[in-house]
Amino acid sequence: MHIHLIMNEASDTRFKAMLREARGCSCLGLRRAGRAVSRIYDSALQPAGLKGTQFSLLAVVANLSPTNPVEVAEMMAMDRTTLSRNLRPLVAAGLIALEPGEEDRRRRSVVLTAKGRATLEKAMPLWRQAQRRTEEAVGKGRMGRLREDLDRVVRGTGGS
Amino acid sequence: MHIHLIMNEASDTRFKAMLREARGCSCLGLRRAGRAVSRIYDSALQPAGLKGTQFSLLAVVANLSPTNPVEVAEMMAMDRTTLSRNLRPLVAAGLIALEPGEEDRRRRSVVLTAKGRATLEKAMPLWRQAQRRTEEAVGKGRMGRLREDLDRVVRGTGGS
DNA sequence: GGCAATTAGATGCATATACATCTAATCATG
DNA sequence: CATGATTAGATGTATATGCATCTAATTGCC
Repeated sequence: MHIHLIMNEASDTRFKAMLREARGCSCLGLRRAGRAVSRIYDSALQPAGLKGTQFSLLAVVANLSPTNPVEVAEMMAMDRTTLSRNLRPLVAAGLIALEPGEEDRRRRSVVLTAKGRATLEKAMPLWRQAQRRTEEAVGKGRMGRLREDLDRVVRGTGGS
Repeated sequence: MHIHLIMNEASDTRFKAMLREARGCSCLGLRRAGRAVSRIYDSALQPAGLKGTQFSLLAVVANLSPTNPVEVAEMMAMDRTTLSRNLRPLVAAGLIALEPGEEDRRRRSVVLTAKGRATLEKAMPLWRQAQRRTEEAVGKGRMGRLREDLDRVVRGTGGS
């Protein structure tokens, strides 16, 4: 019994050390910060009817338009099946058009509509506000460095 | 018509500058890196039957146990309604137990079960593997700095 | 003590995320 | 040129995420 107790205490000490180690989880760090910041963007972009991810998705499509889902998914480091569903509300809202592919009939054409462009232009000042608030929260200088590190993470992990 | 064309070109130039600006979106940077890294952790933790977020949630509960949902949600920078649902699969799997609160009957008690502790211990080597892979992808030195910046984001934005 | 304000939790709803899997189209190779 | 392998997209399933809202419990204030 005495030995059993000692063993439990030793086991507990190891377990607690383990939990301390787990606190440094990179995945948690990224997800947690992502949640906190996403709330800022979602809230700021609400008058434009967009969530943060939708704004970025729209901007990426605008950059590449006309393009195809695979290219967009790569740019977003997003699974192609996730993109498939994330396009839905934007297509339903008429901001993006999906057309059958011409050359390769597997690849659909993804294009920004006039309404999509107008929405982006309307959303831009709201986005700038969220961007500024985030920058101020983390510290002006640090945000640029953080952004570089984040991009390095995506490149280093192979993106998708 | 000539003037109209010129105006469109000027408008396009502004629009393109706008899109360039939007590429620096902090929200996109965080979400994109979060997606890429989450895939690594989800895949590595699969033999333990956990996703990355579930591992962290379990570890946070283990750290605080016995605790309550509000405390856990704050630690995760997660909305309390999101936590409510994220606890479900862990409770269903018997890793976490939810009991009615004693002192304040609004606050439920969240405790790590023996099975939950065993699962955490089993998952730990898998988690270390994912953590190591991520560190190598971004560069050893940079990961510590990145993690500090991410925590500063959470603190600076008020967490939840 | 009694009632308004607050807090904790759950749920309806909509979107976000990815894996496994299915179909259609294209490619590669014999 | 025929056929097996690959690629693109969609869908089933499960989890993740947060807002609006509802109920129950507690707190604050008179």
